Amino acid sequence: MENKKTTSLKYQQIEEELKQLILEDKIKPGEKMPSENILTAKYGVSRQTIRKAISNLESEGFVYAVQGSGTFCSDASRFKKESKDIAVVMTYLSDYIFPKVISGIDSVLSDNGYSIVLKNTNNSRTREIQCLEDLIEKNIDGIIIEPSKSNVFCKHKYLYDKLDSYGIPYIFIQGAYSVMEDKPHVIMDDEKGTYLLTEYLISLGHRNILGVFKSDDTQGQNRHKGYAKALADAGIPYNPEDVIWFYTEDRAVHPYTTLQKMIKRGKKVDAIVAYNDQIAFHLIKAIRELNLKVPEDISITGYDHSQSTGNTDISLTTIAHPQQELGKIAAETLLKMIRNEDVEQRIVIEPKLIIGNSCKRRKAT
Amino acid sequence: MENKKTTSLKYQQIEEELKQLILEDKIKPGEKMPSENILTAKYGVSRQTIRKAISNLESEGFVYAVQGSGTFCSDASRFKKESKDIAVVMTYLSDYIFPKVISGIDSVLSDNGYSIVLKNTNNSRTREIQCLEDLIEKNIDGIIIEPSKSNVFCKHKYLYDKLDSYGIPYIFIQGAYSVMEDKPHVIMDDEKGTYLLTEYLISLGHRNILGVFKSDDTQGQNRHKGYAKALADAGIPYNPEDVIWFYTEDRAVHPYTTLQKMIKRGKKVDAIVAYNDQIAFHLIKAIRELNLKVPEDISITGYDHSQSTGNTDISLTTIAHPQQELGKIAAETLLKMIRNEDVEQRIVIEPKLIIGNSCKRRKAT
DNA sequence: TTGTCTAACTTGTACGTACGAGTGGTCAAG
DNA sequence: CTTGACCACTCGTACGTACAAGTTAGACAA
Repeated sequence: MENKKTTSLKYQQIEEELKQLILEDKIKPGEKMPSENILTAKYGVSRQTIRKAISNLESEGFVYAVQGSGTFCSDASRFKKESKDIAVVMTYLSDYIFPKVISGIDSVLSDNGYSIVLKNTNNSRTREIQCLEDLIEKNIDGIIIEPSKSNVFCKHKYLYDKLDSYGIPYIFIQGAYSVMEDKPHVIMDDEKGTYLLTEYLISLGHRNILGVFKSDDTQGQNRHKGYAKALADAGIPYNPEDVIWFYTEDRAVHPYTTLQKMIKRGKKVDAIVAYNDQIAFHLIKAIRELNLKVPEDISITGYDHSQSTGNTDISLTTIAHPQQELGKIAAETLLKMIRNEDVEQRIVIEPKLIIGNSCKRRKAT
Repeated sequence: MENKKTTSLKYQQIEEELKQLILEDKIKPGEKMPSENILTAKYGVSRQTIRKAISNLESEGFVYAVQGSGTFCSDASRFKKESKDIAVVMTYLSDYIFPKVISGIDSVLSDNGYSIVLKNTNNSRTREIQCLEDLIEKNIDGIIIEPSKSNVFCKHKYLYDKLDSYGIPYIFIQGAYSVMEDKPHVIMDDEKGTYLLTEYLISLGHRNILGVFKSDDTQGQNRHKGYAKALADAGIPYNPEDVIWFYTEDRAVHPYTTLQKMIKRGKKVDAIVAYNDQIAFHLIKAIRELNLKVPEDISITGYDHSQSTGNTDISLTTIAHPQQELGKIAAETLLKMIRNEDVEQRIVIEPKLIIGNSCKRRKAT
């Protein structure tokens, strides 16, 4: 709110200058600041003006004064007193992956005396920016963030730079912006996951394998890569028309109707590699509506091993997504960062194939 | 930290005196404080001393100064600056009801610029007390709380009294402690819900209707009441041995094995009124394991309309639990309380029967 | 009646001075 | 070597003055 004014009040100028010295580490934590008299001489202002500047810095927590001894730069980690709050920014507060991830995060954080500040971006960039601006205003000890539309170029790196300069650690989960791959992130090897699934389908004798992927996050891109690579390795030609791409916004409709159209047009479909379990279940409904059977007519695979309680007749062949584990790892890593310990930049969780009854062997063609 | 010293510095004395005026309501919120010059004359000190005193009061939030106009007493409710944080205390961060409730809460709160501080009690009293103590320390504008084991007597009312005295509004969801039924709460008419379900089963010709309920929350008690009342109204004798009671801790095992034992012992079971959808699905598995069919052999009802994505063969007859709505209503009511508007103490959401394919008509006996 | 201007009053910034209070080092006395 | 007086230096309190910046109400002219 101060930046609209260009008024350069003396005490504000001095305050800013001293703050810069600290932020640029010219004056190190614990080190003594120049005395009031020295500053008075240096800046050619009265001692009262210096005191006003220092008093502001003190109330902001940058320095502390000891009568008779001097004014000192605050300890590194004590610039802002810790709030014991950690923000968790998620793309959706749905009943899909979110509950397990948050419960994993919670189990670690609450054991360590932290509270969770929950934020929801609805997978929208605008809202992610809002969230971050909001969090920068607050007193937060760290952030666990699931990037929104991680495959779209990140135009708001400046906000993350701001977090860096404020010394607020953050860690990405599920994906990471390409411009910030050097920042800590916990992800799954999505490419390997769909590779395993596709390979499995091929081993069952399937050849006409459809892929259904989300186009606006890195997970979708990587899962597509794994699918294509498995086909290539098996010598099956990759056909772009065998892939249905959908966006976050049309996920409930587009895959469903497109698949039905393709089948109605007579396209031969042996098996489907779906983006995730949720989509797979949608597609199963679409298939059954056309009086085809899963897995007898069409095999299908999911991703995430979401294993909804209600699913009593089909257990998907899918990839175990240890969501709770992912939450725990992210939280533990963030705590290490808060304690200034070294952490791995890139933590990859290995995918594990879970075989259910949603796929069936075909006779060799 | 100042009180150890008895030194009566002039600016501290003046500060205290002015603070007393405000606390004793001699100077009312919004009212203008005496001007610096007047105070200078009154106390016989320099203007700088007065300014120091007022500056401290300002940073403590008691007053605010407007250049050119004067210094004013802060509005009553603004003594503690608002944090724009609202705590949500839930019993479980599971993928069951929690996601929809939190998403309803989030939709209202984030539109109004609030952040959610998420807390999890694991339905344990100890942890609920911890959470509340933690939140009292923090600067929170309000609390939405799902009481843990709401049917067990509340021994920690003193914490809620503390919240009252701090002026932190709170609202209960899903249940309310009996000693605090005068506090705002948003609940479902659970009794009516199971009444509707049981009545429906009776209308289908069922007579041997089992009930499976949770014993340590008010929801379980009320759902049991509705079940018993519907039987009574239909002239069917209530038999305590037809009810399986379980605790939070053994919910995954006890109902499952007990039902199987009862059936194996030859007990006649036409239909089951389950505590909720989750339990219902467990029981369906238990029934199918004994090579019985749902709904042909045994009809079953749920509660909550959780409608897991994965459930493709059975759609439960259940009670619509507008969880998202409940979250929204709770959040909106809490915001009203924060704005000091009047609210209803008891908001009851009417249950709605959802008919699926988990129940089938029996021939009259 | 309406609009403008000014004077009086408010708080904000900035200068100067003085002394009190606490810290840490020097140095001579014990 | 230890002790204690002393002193130079630090920040804290308190006084005084001056002017800048913003607000408000009343005087005054159109």
